[in-house]
Parts: sequence; C-alpha cells; structure tokens
Amino acid sequence: MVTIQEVAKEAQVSVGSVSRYLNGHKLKEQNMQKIKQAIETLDYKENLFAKGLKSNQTLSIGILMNNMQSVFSSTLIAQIEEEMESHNYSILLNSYRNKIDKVAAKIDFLLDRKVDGLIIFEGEPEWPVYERLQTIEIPVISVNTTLDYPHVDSIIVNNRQSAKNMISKIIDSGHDHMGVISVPQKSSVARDRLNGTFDAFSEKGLDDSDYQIFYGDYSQKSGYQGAKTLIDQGLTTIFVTNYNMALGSLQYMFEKGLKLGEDISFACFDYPGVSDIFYPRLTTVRQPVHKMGTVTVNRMFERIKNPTIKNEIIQLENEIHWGNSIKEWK
Amino acid sequence: MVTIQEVAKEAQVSVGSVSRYLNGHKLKEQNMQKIKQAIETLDYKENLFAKGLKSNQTLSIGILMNNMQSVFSSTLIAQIEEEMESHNYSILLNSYRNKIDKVAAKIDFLLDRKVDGLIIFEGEPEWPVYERLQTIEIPVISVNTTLDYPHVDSIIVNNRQSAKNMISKIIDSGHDHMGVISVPQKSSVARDRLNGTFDAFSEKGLDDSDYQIFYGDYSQKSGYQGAKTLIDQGLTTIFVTNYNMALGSLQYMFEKGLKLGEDISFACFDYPGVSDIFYPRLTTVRQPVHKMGTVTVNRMFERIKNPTIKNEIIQLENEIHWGNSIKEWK
DNA sequence: TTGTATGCGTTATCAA
DNA sequence: TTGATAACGCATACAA
Repeated sequence: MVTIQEVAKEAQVSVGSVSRYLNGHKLKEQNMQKIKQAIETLDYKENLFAKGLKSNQTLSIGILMNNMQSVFSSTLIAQIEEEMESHNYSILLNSYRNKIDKVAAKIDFLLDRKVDGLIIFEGEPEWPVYERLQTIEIPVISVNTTLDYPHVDSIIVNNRQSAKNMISKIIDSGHDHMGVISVPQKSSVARDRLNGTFDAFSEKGLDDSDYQIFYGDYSQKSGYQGAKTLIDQGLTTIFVTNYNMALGSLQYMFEKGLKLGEDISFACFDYPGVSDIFYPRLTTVRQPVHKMGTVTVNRMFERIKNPTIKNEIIQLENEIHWGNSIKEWK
Repeated sequence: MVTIQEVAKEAQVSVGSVSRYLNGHKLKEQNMQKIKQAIETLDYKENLFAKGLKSNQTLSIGILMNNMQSVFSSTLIAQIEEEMESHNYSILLNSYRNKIDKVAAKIDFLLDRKVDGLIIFEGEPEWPVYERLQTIEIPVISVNTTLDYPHVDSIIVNNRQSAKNMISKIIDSGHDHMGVISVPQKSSVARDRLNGTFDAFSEKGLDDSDYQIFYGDYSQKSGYQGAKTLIDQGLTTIFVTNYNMALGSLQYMFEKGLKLGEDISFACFDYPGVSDIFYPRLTTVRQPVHKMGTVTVNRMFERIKNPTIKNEIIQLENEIHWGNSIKEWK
C-alpha cells in the first residue's frame, strides 16, 4: 500500500505538503507538480481508515428502513445511491423487517460504523428509540414520516391532502358510494391517507352508510381479497391507498373481466412510471419518489456542511393523475 | 469517545489486556470481569477506524450490480443483508445502471472503501474490467454468472438445464408449436435460458418452423408486446424466460380474457412466492433466490477466513413447478 | 498471563 | 510556504 510518506519521498517534499496538497491547499506550483507526478507514478490511494481516524468521517451514510422489497423503497434507495455517488459517498443499508424492537440495535450498528448521516424511512414517533434519535449527533433525516425532533429533518408528501383531493374529485364525478382498501392505522402514512379520505367524505356529506373500508396488510393478496369483498358487496367505485394492494385489486378485476372506467371506477396511490405501462389512463395519486430521493440527499449534505441549521419539514406534492378509470356519472 | 485506554484505567489493567479481552483472548477470570464491568459502565464502543487501520478490515462487503430495482436483485440484497448482519457485517451497495464502462470506477469506489469482500451480480466475462478482477486481493464472488478466474467464486443456477427440462416436458405434453419470449443474447444468463430451450427443441425434433422467438428488453411492456405478437400469430403455447416480461405477458392474456391452461398454455421463469399469490398453479422454473443469497454469504465468509482456498463454481438447482397452466394434449 | 511500546496512514500544530 | 512531529484508537511483538 502506497502511503503519503512514500509519495513525499518520491516528490522530495514532506508528508505535510502532500497532505495539504491532497486537501486542496495551495502550495508552490513546482511542488504541486512534483506531488501530482509522484501520486500518479506510485498510484497512490488515500486510506480512509487513517483519514477517518483523524477526521471521524466515513464518507458514508446509513439508511434504515423496514423492508427493501417494495417498489417505493427500492426506487428510493436507487435514487439515493445515485445521488450519493456523485458526492463520493456510499450508502450502508439496514432493514429491520417489521421487528420494531430491533430498530435501536440497527441504529447502533450504523452508528458504530460512524456513518456521517442517517436516513430513516417511515420511522414512527411511537418507536421505543424515540429518545435515542434526539441524542444522535449526526444529521438524521426522516423520509415519508414526520419526526419532529430538533435535530431531525423530515421529507414528506402531502398524503392527507392528496387523498382528500382525489376522493373529492371522485365524488364530484357522481360517485356517492365507495369502497376503500386501506391498511391498519399503525403508521402516520396510513392514517394520513385514510383521514384524507374521511375529510373528503365528511366535506361532501357522505356518511358511514355510503362507504365501506377494507383493511388489508399491504400484500397484493390482501388487495385482491379486498377488491373481491367490496365488489361482491355491490360496490363499483374502489379507492386503494397503497400501490401493492392496488395491484392485487386490479388482478381481481381483470380476472373477473371487469372493465375499468365502465364496470368499475378505480383509483389508487402509485409511483412514477409504474402504472404507465399497462394502465396509462389509470387515475392515481402519484408519489414523487425520485424527487424525494434527491431532496433527501441534498438536505443531507446541507446538514453535513452546516450541522447547526435548524431542522425542517419539507413537504413535497403528490401529483394527481386523472385518467379514465373513473366513470363520469354526472 | 471512550477508548480502551479509559477502559483499562477504569478496570485497572493495561490497554493490552483490554484489547486482548475484546478480541476473545483468555485472561485471568478476575480481570475479564473487571474489564467487562468497565466496558459497561463507560459504555465503550469500538472504533472501527482504528481497528481497520491496524487490521485492514472494514467488516463490510461491497455489492455491485446493474440495477437494484428488479425483484431478483432486491430479494437477493435483502437476503444477503440479513445474513451479513448476523456476522456483524454491513453491505455497501453500488449499481452501474447499464453503464458498463463505469463498472471499473465502481469497483475502485468499493475497493477504496476497503470492503472485505466483493459480490458481483451478473458480471460478464466481456466486461472491460476483466483484467482487474483477477488482481483484486479480496474475495470476489460472482452471482448468477460464471466468472472463471482463479480467485473468483461463482454461484449460479442451472438455467440451461432447467429451460431444457421445462420445454421438454411441455413438448411431451403435446405441444409442438411454441412461442418463446426472450431477451437479446447479451448475457450468459440470457444465452443459457434460450440455449436450453433450443436444446429441448432439437432433442425433440422441433425445427425453425415449429417455434417463434420474440426478443423483448426485460420490461413488462415488452413482455406484453411479445405475448400480443405471438398470440396474434396463432400461437397458444408461450414460454417466457424472464419474470418481468412474464408479468407483461400475463397482463395481455388477462386483458384478452384468455384462460391459462385452456386457451393458452403458459410457463415462465420466476421466484419463490411471487406467482403463488395469484397463480398458484402456474408452471414455472423457480429460481432459489434466498438460497443463492445464503450460499453467497456463507461462501464469502469461508473465503474471508481462509483466503487461499481454491475457487469454486457452485451450481444451485432451479425448481420446476408444474402447475396447470400447460394444457395436456396427449 | 500481563504490561509496555511501537506503528498503522493521516491530519494538524508548531516552528522554521 | 514548508518540515518535523504529535496525536487519533487500536493491535501486537516483545519483555517481564
């Protein structure tokens, strides 16, 4: 392994000069040339251990999430990874697979590795690590969930408002009975989406007898089951608050030969590009996943550069794509 | 930051003893107790920088892949991450997004970070980094592709044989005309699957006039297009060599109201659990993704422990699930 | 079995 | 502007 000592000897300068050169300091032009030359001929590579030992920086950031197998998380990771790379940073992945009691250990794992920052997907205020998060001394960014601690930024989307807007518009199109496929109200995202739905219902004067809620478990299968249950009850307007379950619902409808926008009116949450393939005219609330990744990374580096800035809650807008999968009754 | 010096002082032993204790050496029971106690009261955490500076180990392994957004890669990553964690290792992710000319830089990136091992998904012998890979001094494991270099292990599945077996069985069921949806023959996996198909054709005496190949681009959309093209030509037996395109094909069939196993005979490659949801009786070649992850990690640690062991090509078996999506004509 | 001392590659402090 | 040298936290060779 080539060290700066060897580079220094080769260039006939001191290690200090080499170190300074490497860190962008100015020195005598002639020496800079000699060092540059020496680095090339020796193929010197910096040693991140030694660097980190002094600077306490790893040039890596940790990502903690529940599960990396959803479209949302894999798209987001991919986006973040791409952005990080251009900063010469790497990402350290960690998932807790529904084991909330393991979250603390996961965070320790990442912290032990001295990541320079931490990105948490859908962390919840109810987590037992609540206390911990406040005391972490590196930048922490919460994605998709608001964690309103002094040192934590949150990047979120306006789920509640989007759901409300979507449902309002559907009702305005003449739909006064509706089936909703949602998930147990254990996360803020889940609550926001369903509450937004309720907001619209009450604003438009629909009550309990006008809608039916089916609670699935995020799986395609439960979406399928939900569609079956609701449609069997005679409902013809279905809203699904989650992409994966929406897929299951669509599956059921296709199997039954039901035509969207005619036999059934259908809308759901999804992601950019996903539904475009088969359902270009599907009515969806589209989450700006790529933008979330980009904003997250940008914010992370702002924080790394300036750790004292005040925390922020950055809210991005979902797009509403109004296709032809909702029948116009009016 | 608590150091072993402070632990040593607290426990009234020397730093050497603490270091040895930390590394599992035996020492006087009494001292071990004192050190253990001191570590707890001071909440000592090891410093991976300092450790790495001496040992040149990062307790991390690098993963290089094309794209992390396929079911295959995200499942595999998840599995690897889970296994790694139990070894107290973390993973460093890197994707090159079809930019083959960037692969070398990506590998350098990982190597600069001193990963203790490298996992490469679907690396190809044609890559310009061919030379590099041989000279890497850490364990390298190639997943899903055979990279027969002296220091590289390969974990693969028997794609060619599986395709052949599947097609043979389909032909034996009475199907003598067939549509195949494949991808451009640019990767060994792609070639294996299609060649296995051809193997069966020639063994069973089918020739050019008996089958039709549609080349897609891995996208669901192209699978949809492929199914449309082939079925419009009157073919009723379809084999898809790729899961994503299979989804697209199924989509087309459902839209057309075609019944699997009756109107259309259908088989494809997929993954454990994926098709079970909607198509429990679908005939598939099922790739052992989880096992691949586990075997990869195990092999990695064998290599890390004993870097001199000879390289191996470990071939896992695809399972063939014979459902009822193939009509029995015999 | 334990303690001491040196070095890993880098940065930063202090003099020159 | 540069050079020499002391840290950073740990592992280990050597001595005791």
